[in-house]
Amino acid sequence: MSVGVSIGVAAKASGVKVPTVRFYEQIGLMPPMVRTDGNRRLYGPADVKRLTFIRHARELGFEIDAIRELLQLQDQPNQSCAVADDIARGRLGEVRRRIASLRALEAELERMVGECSHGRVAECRVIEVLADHCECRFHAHEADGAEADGAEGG
Amino acid sequence: MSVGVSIGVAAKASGVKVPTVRFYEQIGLMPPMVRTDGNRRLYGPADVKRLTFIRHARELGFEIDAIRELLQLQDQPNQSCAVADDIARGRLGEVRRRIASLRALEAELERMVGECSHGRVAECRVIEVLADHCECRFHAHEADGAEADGAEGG
DNA sequence: CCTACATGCTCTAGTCACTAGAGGAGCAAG
DNA sequence: CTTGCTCCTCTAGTGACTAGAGCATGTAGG
Repeated sequence: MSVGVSIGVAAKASGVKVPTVRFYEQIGLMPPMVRTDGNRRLYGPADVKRLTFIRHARELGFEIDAIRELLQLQDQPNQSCAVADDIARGRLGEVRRRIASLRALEAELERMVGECSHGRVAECRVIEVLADHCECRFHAHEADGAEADGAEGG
Repeated sequence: MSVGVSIGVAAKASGVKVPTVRFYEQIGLMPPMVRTDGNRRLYGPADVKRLTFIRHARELGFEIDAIRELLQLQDQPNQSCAVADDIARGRLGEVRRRIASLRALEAELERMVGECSHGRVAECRVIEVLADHCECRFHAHEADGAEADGAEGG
């Protein structure tokens, strides 16, 4: 009977890094793990699945709190999934906004790179375009809400 | 003769928030500002333009260090712009990777929302899709390099 | 001139989601 | 028994801000 695997194996299986797995336990996204005699965490298949769930959710752009909600839904499956659906819908809207911004951004960078004649900076549009507001065709920030400002997340 | 404007005015004109303007000075992205008798920062048109430049670059997804390089290029315009071009090119590649990931993500979320029948969580694919690797059609993380893993960045 | 009140200043600490490193313990192979 | 890997806890650092305390300054109205 398999009692469980080590954190390293669970990490590899789920695609989450070892320190991040511990971090998830620390912030309560993963439950406190069963330990061996030697104080090492043991992960069962359900735990690995949960980690995989978290990784996917993160890759899909869900924030930790949203994932927490989803996990709570999963832990008590007799609730309506309206909440989960709402979260997914909200995420979908944000993803679409981000794609739109990035497309404008892509066009801008293409233009910048295309127009750069590899001469001196004085004639290089890479600088000019970013310095001069009126030349910038990327105005997503004016259309976007506050939420989408960090294409980077910060 | 206009000696300059206050930080609030410069912030409004450039679209950068006041604390962020001070932060940029603190990390050396903006030079130490001239002060009034009452120790308040004074911003000239060139400073506002620089702030605008920084904001645009940030919105385009440039990291602070990349912006620092670009600003150094701008400060000494007799250099080749090959470096700036490289930065823009690298950014363009990353933007395209991000767009690809987000498109896959969009499709996944559309499917998730579309298949959710608003019943109980047990039948809700929003949970299942994220928990079960083999059902997930979003495998951008396997194709992407290490750089793109954080669709979110930091 | 006096009073509000907005705006400015510095400094510290908090945010998010990790990531890195110190310093030590456990464990399997040779 | 030693080597070398993985694991443990704990603290501190990252990036790019953001928030708040506590005080100074500037301005408009009365």
